[in-house]
Amino acid sequence: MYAELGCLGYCQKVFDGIHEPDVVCQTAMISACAKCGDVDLARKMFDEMPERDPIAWNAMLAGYAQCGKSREALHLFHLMQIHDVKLNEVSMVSVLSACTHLGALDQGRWAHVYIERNRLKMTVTLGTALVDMYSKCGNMNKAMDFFWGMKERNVYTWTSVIGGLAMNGAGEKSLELFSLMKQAGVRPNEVTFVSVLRGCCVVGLVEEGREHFDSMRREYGIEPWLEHYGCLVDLYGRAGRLDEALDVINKMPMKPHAGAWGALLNACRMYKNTEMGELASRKLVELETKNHGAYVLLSNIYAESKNWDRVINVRQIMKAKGVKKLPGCSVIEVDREVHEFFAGDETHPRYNEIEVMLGEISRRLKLAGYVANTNPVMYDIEEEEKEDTLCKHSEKVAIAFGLISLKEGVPIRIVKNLRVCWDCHDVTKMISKVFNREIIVRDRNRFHHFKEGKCSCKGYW
DNA sequence: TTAGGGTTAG
Repeated sequence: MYAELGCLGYCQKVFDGIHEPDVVCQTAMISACAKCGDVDLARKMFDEMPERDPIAWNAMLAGYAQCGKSREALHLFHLMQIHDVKLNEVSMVSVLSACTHLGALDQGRWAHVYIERNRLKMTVTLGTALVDMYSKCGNMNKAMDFFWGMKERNVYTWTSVIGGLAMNGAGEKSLELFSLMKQAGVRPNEVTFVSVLRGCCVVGLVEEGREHFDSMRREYGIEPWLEHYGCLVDLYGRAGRLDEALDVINKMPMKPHAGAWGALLNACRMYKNTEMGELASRKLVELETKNHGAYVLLSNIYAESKNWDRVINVRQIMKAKGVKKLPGCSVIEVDREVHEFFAGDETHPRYNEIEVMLGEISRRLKLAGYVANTNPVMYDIEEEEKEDTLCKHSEKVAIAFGLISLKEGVPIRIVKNLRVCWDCHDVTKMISKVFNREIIVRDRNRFHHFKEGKCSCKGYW
């Protein structure tokens, strides 16, 4: 109970009061540590246990999965197999959740086979974890097939597919599923509406989104959260209806959060509204002093209107305040092994071959008429250097690695921690054509399926 | 044990 309240101190006190803690107590303590976010302490206790039953292993596995330590979770899963620990459907939910976060489709598929081969009980929870894994690893068709094959679906299952379709750009389809869900008599909750609103957002269905938003309170008695208001701002903003977006913020019944101002700021960048952009950026910085997005987006707004003095000014402020950007990182799975690349990262053991491939890509793309899209973002370096910097974006390095290490015809799947930049988007489109390769990129927000020179996002950003 | 959340120069 204390663990759920996040009171590790109390847990520790209770635990220390026990003279000879047995496996059950120790396992409870491991779960408690993990729930409170101290997964290292959980592991230490786990390692110090004189004997471990399958429940203890599962507690540790779930601890890693819930803390977002996905690699560690998969590593522990392999250890469990080596130690011949009996795995059940609960273990597999944690394993699948780890695969989902990593975007590790091969390992997820393998887990699916394992579940079937060992005839583990297909609970709604496990089924939902499978649907979520397939959809977030970019195989929406498989997710849908499995979804329709399920005997029972709850609000989590429906919300997962609706959100998955939205992430994959299939907004209309996600709304169709939402009506089927209601027909099936499953009552949507707050999270379901977040997914529905995102579905409207990715295809620009403004009026329909507004209607769903209004129906929350009217038909279900659900009070919208900050997140729903954020989606609404995004919905109006991306459609270019900036005044209405600002109106949503001004009329929110609670204090607008960073998400709302951030959505507006992004819309201001898209539609080049410097004045409102300055307001949004100022508000954002008030809420989160070290928010890099606030500065970067504002600087991009100035850069696009070639207001270099202000660009320099924003960057100086960033420097003075010590605002740092999260490094871009792309992940690709080859032979069930996850490879991680950072921007300009040259540490991979096969980096020499990767560099040759990057050269080859550059040569073949130039032949096909590619010109680097360097202008708006980087103001203070030479053209050639700009191109070089863009060439080293983590997703490009990961794609190059995919090209040298995956068999011809196998789609290249990348998971990125940030949004894909415009240049990488253009380049990936061209690679998909020039190298005749399907490339699927999951960025922090959604999927881009590149094929024959086109992307499934159709320019929605 | 399962569903989401606004953005981004290196």
